[in-house]
Amino acid sequence: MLQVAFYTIDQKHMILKKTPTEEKILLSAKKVFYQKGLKGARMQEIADDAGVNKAMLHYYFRSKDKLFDKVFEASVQSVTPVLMHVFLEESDLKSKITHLVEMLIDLFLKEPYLSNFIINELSQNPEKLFNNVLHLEGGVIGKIIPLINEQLQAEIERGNIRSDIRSAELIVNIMSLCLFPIMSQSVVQKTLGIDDERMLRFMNKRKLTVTQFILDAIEP
Amino acid sequence: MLQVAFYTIDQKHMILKKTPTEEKILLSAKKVFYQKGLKGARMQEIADDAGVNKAMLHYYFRSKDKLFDKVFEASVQSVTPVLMHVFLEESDLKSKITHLVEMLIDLFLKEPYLSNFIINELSQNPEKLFNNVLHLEGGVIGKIIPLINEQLQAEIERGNIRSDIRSAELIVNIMSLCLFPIMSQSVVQKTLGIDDERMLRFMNKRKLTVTQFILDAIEP
DNA sequence: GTCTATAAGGTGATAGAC
DNA sequence: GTCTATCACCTTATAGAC
Repeated sequence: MLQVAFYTIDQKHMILKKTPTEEKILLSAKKVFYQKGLKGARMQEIADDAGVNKAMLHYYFRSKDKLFDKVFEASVQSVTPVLMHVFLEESDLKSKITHLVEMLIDLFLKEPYLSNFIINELSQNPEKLFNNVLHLEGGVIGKIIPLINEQLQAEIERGNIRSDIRSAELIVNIMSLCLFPIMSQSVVQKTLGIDDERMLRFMNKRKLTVTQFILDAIEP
Repeated sequence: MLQVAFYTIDQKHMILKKTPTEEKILLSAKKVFYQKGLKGARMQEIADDAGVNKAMLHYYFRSKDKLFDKVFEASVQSVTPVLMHVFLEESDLKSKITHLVEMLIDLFLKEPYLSNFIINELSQNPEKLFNNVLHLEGGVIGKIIPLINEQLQAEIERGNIRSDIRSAELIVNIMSLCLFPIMSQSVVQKTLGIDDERMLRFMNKRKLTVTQFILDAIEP
């Protein structure tokens, strides 16, 4: 329900609409760009995967760069609503943390290449952060950290959380613990010497252990 | 001192030796490959950066792939000795954690693209993990986790550490907290809206706060 | 909208003179 | 060892028939 799919708006009926071909191309483009990046991806490979002619890619999206941008925008928009939802929900800080960890691990476990894709692209084009992320949701995203900070200070005053915890740092730590293991999944998996199934269990178990790890770290 | 540089062994004198041109190429190749990856990098750009003719790259390294492999090997070898050194030192677990966090943040802060580079490359070619990492140091690396596990169990029995902490998970968490913020540095920096200098301070301060965060999380 | 054929430009790699 | 010139190939993109 919070998922945002690829779409174009039909000017006449204002209905979400897209041709099957366009949809197939976008799904294949996502698959290939996620794994190989902008430079590594081949238009031919995307066309083959979608089962359409290569010329169709240019007919619908003009150029490789524009197709990539569409995929990138959609990837960002598949994440931000989830984050917003958790950060803005009415609940105490510890519930938010629990919820956020679950959401992050669930979301990025479904799309293992997503975090790498976004981080790599934003590293090479940092200006995209403004166009695609920080301006989203009416700029509300930039106000999340002050908001969390406020809630954190209140909890500190109540004595529920250590006084030396900083909101920016806490958020960075939560993101780190949830995303890094997924970004480096192949490395972790081979280093631990476990198969796909055990790796999935390891990651799913982390929804609990990471939450516990964080709560233990911030409690007085 | 733990740094491992690019080198070739002079057969006659068994001395580390390399021509200035070769060295310049490798340094420039490192710079360009780190930032743009294998597919994004251009041989011409590497040559320009090194101030040598493009043909020289092929004279010394035959192909782009072989040049890339040299850079990748060197990148891995700039990390593993540091990790080994910390993991194998004779000290209690908490000292090791403190030391490891400092080392990781210092090392990867000096080379901000290094972690992204290694993770991305290993994600696309997981078999390189065996050739370049797990086989290193006589395969000792695979024995680190059991070794840490042993030390962890001893500390748990002494009541110094929570009984539900697992060694694999602890190592993954430490790596996450140290590396992810550096991998996503541009995103974090722009989201927090701070300049380069404050970002550097933020990261350096993390050497203390991350250590504290981890120790608080694992204490009973 | 979909296809084939082809243009246009760039990239890794090599031959050969110095 | 170093340079220039050039090849062979690949990739994006487009023109034009259907």
